[in-house]
Amino acid sequence: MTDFLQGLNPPQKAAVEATEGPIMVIAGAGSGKTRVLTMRIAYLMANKGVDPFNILSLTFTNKAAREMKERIGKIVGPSEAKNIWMGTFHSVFARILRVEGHLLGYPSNFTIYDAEDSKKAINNVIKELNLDKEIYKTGNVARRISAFKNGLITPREYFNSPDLQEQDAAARMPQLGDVFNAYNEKNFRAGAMDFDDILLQTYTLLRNFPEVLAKYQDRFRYIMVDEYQDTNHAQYLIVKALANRFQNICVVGDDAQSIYAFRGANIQNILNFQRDYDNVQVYKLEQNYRSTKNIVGAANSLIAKNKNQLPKNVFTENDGGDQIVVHKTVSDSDEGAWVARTIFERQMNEHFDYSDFAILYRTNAQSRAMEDNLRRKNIPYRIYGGLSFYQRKEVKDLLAYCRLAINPKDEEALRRTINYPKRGIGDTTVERLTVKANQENRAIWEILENIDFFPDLDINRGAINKLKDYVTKINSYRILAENSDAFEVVNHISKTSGLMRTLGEDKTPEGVSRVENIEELLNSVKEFVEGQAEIEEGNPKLEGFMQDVALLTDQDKDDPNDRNKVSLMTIHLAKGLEFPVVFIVGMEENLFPSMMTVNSRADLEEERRLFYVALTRAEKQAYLSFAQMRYRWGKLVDCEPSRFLEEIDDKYLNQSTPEFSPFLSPEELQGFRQKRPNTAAQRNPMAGGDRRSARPQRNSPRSPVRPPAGMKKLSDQDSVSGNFEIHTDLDAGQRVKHPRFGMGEIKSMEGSGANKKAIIHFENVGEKKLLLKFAKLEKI
DNA sequence: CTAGTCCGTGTGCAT
DNA sequence: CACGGACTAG
Repeated sequence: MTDFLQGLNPPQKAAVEATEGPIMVIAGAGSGKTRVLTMRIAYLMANKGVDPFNILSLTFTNKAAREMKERIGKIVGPSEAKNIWMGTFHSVFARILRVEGHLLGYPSNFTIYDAEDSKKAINNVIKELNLDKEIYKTGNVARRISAFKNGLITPREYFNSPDLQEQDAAARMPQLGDVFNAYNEKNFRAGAMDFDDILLQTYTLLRNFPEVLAKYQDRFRYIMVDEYQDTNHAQYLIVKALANRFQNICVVGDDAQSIYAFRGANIQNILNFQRDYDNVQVYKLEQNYRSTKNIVGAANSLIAKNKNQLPKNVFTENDGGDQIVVHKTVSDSDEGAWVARTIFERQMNEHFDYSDFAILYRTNAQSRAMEDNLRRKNIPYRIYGGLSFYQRKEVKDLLAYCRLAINPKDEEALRRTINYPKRGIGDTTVERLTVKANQENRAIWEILENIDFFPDLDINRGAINKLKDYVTKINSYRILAENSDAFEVVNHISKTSGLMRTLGEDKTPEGVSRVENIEELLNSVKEFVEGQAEIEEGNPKLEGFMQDVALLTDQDKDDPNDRNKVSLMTIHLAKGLEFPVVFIVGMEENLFPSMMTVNSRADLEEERRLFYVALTRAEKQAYLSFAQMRYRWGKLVDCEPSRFLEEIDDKYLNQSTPEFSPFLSPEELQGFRQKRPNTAAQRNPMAGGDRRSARPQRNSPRSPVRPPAGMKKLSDQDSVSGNFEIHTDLDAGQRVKHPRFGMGEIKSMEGSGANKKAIIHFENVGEKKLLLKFAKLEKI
């Protein structure tokens, strides 16, 4: 029964067959990691007779879990595969909390707040505590609270930590602890958990209730964690606790692809795994099956710039492939046009499908220029992420009613719906209810239900009646939800809440699309109900549908209409995916690497890993592009090429951009010459070292892209301008220093004027031909 | 209490 | 630019 293991290479096979004890699999990009995980689970079941109920497999997305189950099902049978505990940390532990959460005082129907709900709740707390919102900025406070929770710091620990309190006092937020505490209490009263609570409360549950811990330790005899490099402290401890009894824990990951530090992931978890567990067996998957030699080589040369990493040697036996194309454009829309044109041409001239292409970017805002141009060329595309379907206002509005039908104490859902569609319940009324709820230490809903018992509320009779109508309506939804299937309920709500009517009045294209979104939601509820009917103990009730709707993402919806489309997504979302042709756009300073990361080595290394992830998505061809100008914050700003372009070894690159001519017109040359004296600040005294302070000011064409020999004309649009030094006084024999290549000696000179090049022998990297216009040389 | 309008501020990735 | 919040007039 092991024939399914054929086709695995030796380390892959070894990792599959090592079933007992702590195991770490370091899996380079494209090294068949998912395959190993899948086979390992199948092997456990088919060869070791392990019961699927005893296997816990934590994946990074629900989609990955689904696909793995499908593949395992093909080997061991689908009904068996269904019983594996497999999913994201959040979905698996939310499921456990539904069962066990009562021990912590949570109802089984607790609501999961998404990021938007959390922010609004925090905002409300800041208002209720009368704090200055200019100082207590919602985003900052939310980030801080999230970091506490991911580090398992509760308000109690916070108030016991002078350090943390001092940090916040220094940030002029001495009451941050109060906000933190009030936010937690508010959510608890509302029967709500935010994303971070799912992990924090799971941890608390396992810590405080040894019998519960024992139960799950006994259940999860074999544990697998994918993307271990992206686990945070809470996840780390939960896994450790669960694995403690049997110690059959297998973590899979790649430290080079750790890109979620910003949400609390701790790369040390993977770096320290061998210290954390006894007798760890380590397997390294280093052969890349995905990409060409060029792409693998380029990615390796890039990631070598990072200091903090586990040693490994990713290689491939695939073809060399084409060089990575580096392309400069005038503007962001130009960049979009170029990408669209390139996709169109390659799709026409070669055998590519549209689904073979992906456009990856650092920020969601960049998708727009791409979309516009793809649409213009009638190229079908699909955008992932951004404002996901479930985050759209109209969808959330309808879901808010559904949430109340399940858990009417859900405060954010109540605030969303209490006066939308308009029913004459204004801010003042809600404000008074809030104050009363806080006084009584109750959810707003509980005040509403008993409104006659609070005559001191000072709400006029008209408003009271409207509130009562609202309560009646929600209660009727709740009763319906108990007795009918999800589709009936949601359909009824959409019609009777007034939502559909309100949306229908808007005849603009946006309004029409909102109605369509509601219809799409209804469709997916219908699908859910039908799907549940096929499952043995399926639950077609609204409760079942709402269970983890907050944890769903766009990726989890598989739309057959989305076949053969170009994929657009952020690099973060592209993790784990692969495409024959990948465009990485916006390769510019302050964009990629992001402006907020350039001041710390750790952040910059994470950006570099992010670029590494982006590059290694490509199977056959990667394109890198950057624009000279780009709209940001509604303004046109000048851009300069990303430092990352320089960090890839030249030999893997093809700087083909015709507009990107190094040659200057006489006028431009004159301009440069006149600015010559301004050099001291320009030249980098820390050559080769830490780049952060060495980053030239805007317009300084510290071009990473040395022009290939034989480049000819100067394009009119090429508006290189700036102030940097051209050494006109160099000659053979001169000792020079280059910021990247280090010390060297000029062997000979070539060309003249702006075209003047020096052939330099560098001590460390050998001979290079550098164009003086671009090379930042320092005479020694 | 609603609806209409102006202002200002930010946008970094996301379960 | 584009959204949310604040302000103002009915």
